[in-house]
Amino acid sequence: MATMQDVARRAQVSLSTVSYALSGTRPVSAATKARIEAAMAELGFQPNVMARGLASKRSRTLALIFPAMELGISGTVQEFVASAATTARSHGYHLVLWPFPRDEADEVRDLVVGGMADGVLLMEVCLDDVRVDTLRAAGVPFTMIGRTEDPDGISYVDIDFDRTTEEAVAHLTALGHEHIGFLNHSERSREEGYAPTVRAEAGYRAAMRRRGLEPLAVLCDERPAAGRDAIAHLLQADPGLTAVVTMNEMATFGATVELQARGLRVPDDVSVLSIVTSPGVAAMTNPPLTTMHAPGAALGRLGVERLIAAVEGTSPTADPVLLPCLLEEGESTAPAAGHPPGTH
Amino acid sequence: MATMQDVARRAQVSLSTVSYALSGTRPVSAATKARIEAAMAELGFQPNVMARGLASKRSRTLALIFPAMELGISGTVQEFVASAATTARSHGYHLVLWPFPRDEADEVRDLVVGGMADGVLLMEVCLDDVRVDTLRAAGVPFTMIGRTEDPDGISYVDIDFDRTTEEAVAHLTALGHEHIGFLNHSERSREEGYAPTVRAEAGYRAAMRRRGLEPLAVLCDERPAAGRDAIAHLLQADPGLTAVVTMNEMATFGATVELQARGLRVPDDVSVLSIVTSPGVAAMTNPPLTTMHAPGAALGRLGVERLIAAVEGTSPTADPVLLPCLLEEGESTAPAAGHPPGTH
DNA sequence: TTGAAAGCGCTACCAT
DNA sequence: ATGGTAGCGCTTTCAA
Repeated sequence: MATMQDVARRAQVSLSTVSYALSGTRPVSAATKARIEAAMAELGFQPNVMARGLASKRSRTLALIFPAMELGISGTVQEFVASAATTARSHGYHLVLWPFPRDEADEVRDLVVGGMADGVLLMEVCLDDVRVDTLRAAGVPFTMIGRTEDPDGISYVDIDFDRTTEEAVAHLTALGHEHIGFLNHSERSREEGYAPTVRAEAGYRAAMRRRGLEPLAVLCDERPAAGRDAIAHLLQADPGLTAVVTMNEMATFGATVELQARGLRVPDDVSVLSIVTSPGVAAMTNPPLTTMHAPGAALGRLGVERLIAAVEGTSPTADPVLLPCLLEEGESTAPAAGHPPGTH
Repeated sequence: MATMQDVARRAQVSLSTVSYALSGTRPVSAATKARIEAAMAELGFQPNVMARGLASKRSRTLALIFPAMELGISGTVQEFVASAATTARSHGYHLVLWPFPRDEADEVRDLVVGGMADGVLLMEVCLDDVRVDTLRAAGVPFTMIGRTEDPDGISYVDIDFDRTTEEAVAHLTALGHEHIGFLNHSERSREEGYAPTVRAEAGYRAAMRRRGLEPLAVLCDERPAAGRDAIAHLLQADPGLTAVVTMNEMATFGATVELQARGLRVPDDVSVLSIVTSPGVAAMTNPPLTTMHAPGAALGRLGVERLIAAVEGTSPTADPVLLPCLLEEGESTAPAAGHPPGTH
């Protein structure tokens, strides 16, 4: 491979000028720069990442840790990753994914301390996440996607579950619904401290009580078949149910089927609103779902920006961000029976 | 951070001895080694990856490129990644994932040429994949997970679609089925040259014809709702259908539902066999599916081993590997009506 | 079994 | 606007 020295000789300039031309850290005349660029092109020069990293003490790499839970890597994560990668590149960084289970935080720390990455994005943060303590103790710059129970003082971006559930319930009550159920993630996810399971249910309950309505929530495995059972449970607990907020895509597939199997039309008899939803999920059912789309792309961008701020030690402390999911009208929500729009 | 020189001073040995103690490339007396290890522990020494990489001209990093198609990142991919990461580590390598769309092969090449990784694993390889040409031309060591149309001379590991579909059809004919449909991936996937769509259907057709049976295949979007339609199409084309081989998890969810909605019991009236299936999918439906589980973990291990062989230029040319999916009995296949086991 | 030292290919500071 | 050069923290050859 051609080195910077090779480029310098061919362009008849010093090595340092090539370096400066590349980094732009110091003015280089247009003519010289042109010669250098020509030389680089002719030699197929590609700067050596290791040499650059050793000299600058920065890898210009950001690592996204994904524990790959059983919940699977959803479309939201893909949006997130794509956006994070693009944002990182536009700032001169390279985003890589490190597959590490939650209990291997030490390995992550060692890699960063060893210089493989300048900072870390933590996905699927649990309410009580060991990785957070490990990274803090080691002084590794990191940003959480999600947040622990008490995230004060830690850099994070997350979904605003309070606003999301409030708006979900508001959407349905505006349509006249009063018997609104909530189909949550699995019991297992809650036991593992999966934050969305806890926060969304709390938000839903608050939104219901705020309106004097009775909350009715069920936990449900991430399987279509479990979604069918969950609907059965909800209808048994409240035969007058006219709407369901779901935060469990696999279960939602089964839920719509079970409703129809019972002769309940969606949305005429029962409305279904799927929240914290991946792109494309709306079209997966019949009728297409009304959803509240998780802000994956925005979180990716903001998370990377926050991490870079932390890595470069520039901005004092970028404030945390909470973004709600956005309502996208489909065909699975409609006015409650006896409540045509405007009459409530 | 503590450097190797710091460790050397504290252990009262030369820098090079520390290096050799760490790499094991040269004998070091037990006593010295013990002092060195003590010093490393006390200083919390972590070797600098950049310096090591610059000096040795190897990053000891392997990059897995995943284009993240719309098909989503399934459980199979997770098994694959976990296994690949473990295998890499056991060989002293670090596996990272690089999120790059198929058309950004140049970026991948430049990163490897720049020394960010020693070699590349290519996932979701299409029949005609530009990345293959780019990497070959640049002399970048790589191994395909999957294979192009004519993969001769390229290192790869893949699913054996011929054997998998042959065994799927064999399983069903052994149960007395003769009217066996095939529910494939989407038309779009085939247009994109997604190899499994093409190879599996070819294998299915061959397996049917080999038995003098009439093949009946449909392409189907990766959505439960599309799976329902697909079943309708299949039953219309062959009302005598008693079994379906599916290779489309999302569609399979809808397919079982549609069968039941039509009063066809699974497996009493129609058997469903889901092939190239992710772990956990079997339990997602009611009844649990009989599946042929994709060999994700085995492919991960073998792929990494092949790539390392290529990177280290040792073994001449590791032969390609084709592994079939493994049958896992569930409750969605049964003898064809009028064909109790043993009577065929 | 150990030590000394020459790079690896850059960045960034010192010059001019 | 440009050039010279001292490291960055290792690996590895050469010597002992």
